[in-house]
Amino acid sequence: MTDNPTERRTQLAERLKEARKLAGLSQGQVAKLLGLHRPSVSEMEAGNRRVSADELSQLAELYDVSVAWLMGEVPETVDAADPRLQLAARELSKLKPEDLERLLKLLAAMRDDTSDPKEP
Amino acid sequence: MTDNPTERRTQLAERLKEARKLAGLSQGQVAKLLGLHRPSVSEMEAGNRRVSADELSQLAELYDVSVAWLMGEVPETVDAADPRLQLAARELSKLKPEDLERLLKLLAAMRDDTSDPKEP
DNA sequence: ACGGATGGTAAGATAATCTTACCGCCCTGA
DNA sequence: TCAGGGCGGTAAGATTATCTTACCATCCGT
Repeated sequence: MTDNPTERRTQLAERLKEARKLAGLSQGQVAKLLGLHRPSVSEMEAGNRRVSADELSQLAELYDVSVAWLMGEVPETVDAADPRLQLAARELSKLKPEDLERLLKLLAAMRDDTSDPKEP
Repeated sequence: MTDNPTERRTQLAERLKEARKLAGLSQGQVAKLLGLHRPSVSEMEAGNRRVSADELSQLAELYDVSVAWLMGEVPETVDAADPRLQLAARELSKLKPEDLERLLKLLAAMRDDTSDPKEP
């Protein structure tokens, strides 16, 4: 299972280390660039220290990788399975951002209203 | 500047709140599902508490959005990479066929109506 | 108005991180 | 050979953030 918390932290740690080396940086350089102390970087890569969202974002930028890759998120484009979804997504992509926002809110409302009575 | 640390935290906070509501969940439900206390969720959405990588990942999964969108990462491919599109598409898939039909017509109408004057 | 659900916030207890320091390893040059 | 420097891992007390419980206000549906 990939959503085990411990496994997740371990994978992030490994990828942080891998990405840093690929970027040709030392822990000390990273620490200085992010305004941290070197042990903090070391512990991040050992999986013994949490990585905050801010730090994650800065690290991804610094290492020139995506946050998604660091986290082991599957690339996952829109589900190719259902053709209706493809059609819908195509239509959605033509909308202006604000229209999309309104639509999303509408959808959420529809789902809440029309759900069957047994739903907790 | 989008990589200002304070702005980043604020944007994440806003998106967490937005995504949660779009997912139709209360702070209490989220807290229970993630094994947190409700105030923690509240502070996350207020930008007063850091969000760890683990939590970020779990929240993204729970809300059916990508981590990248939560963090405000610029979409690399403007294509189907927009998590809002994925979310919307997923929502659409829950609709009954006839409702989807009507919605698609509505989308087309929105697209035509709200276009700027130069549009043919 | 009541009861229940929701969300914001406070304060002390708790757990995490920070900071400094020391350690060993691997180079490289004197 | 061995001093010097860079690198990375780890320990321990100081510091800071988070947790936990609690109280409050607001909004609904009854």
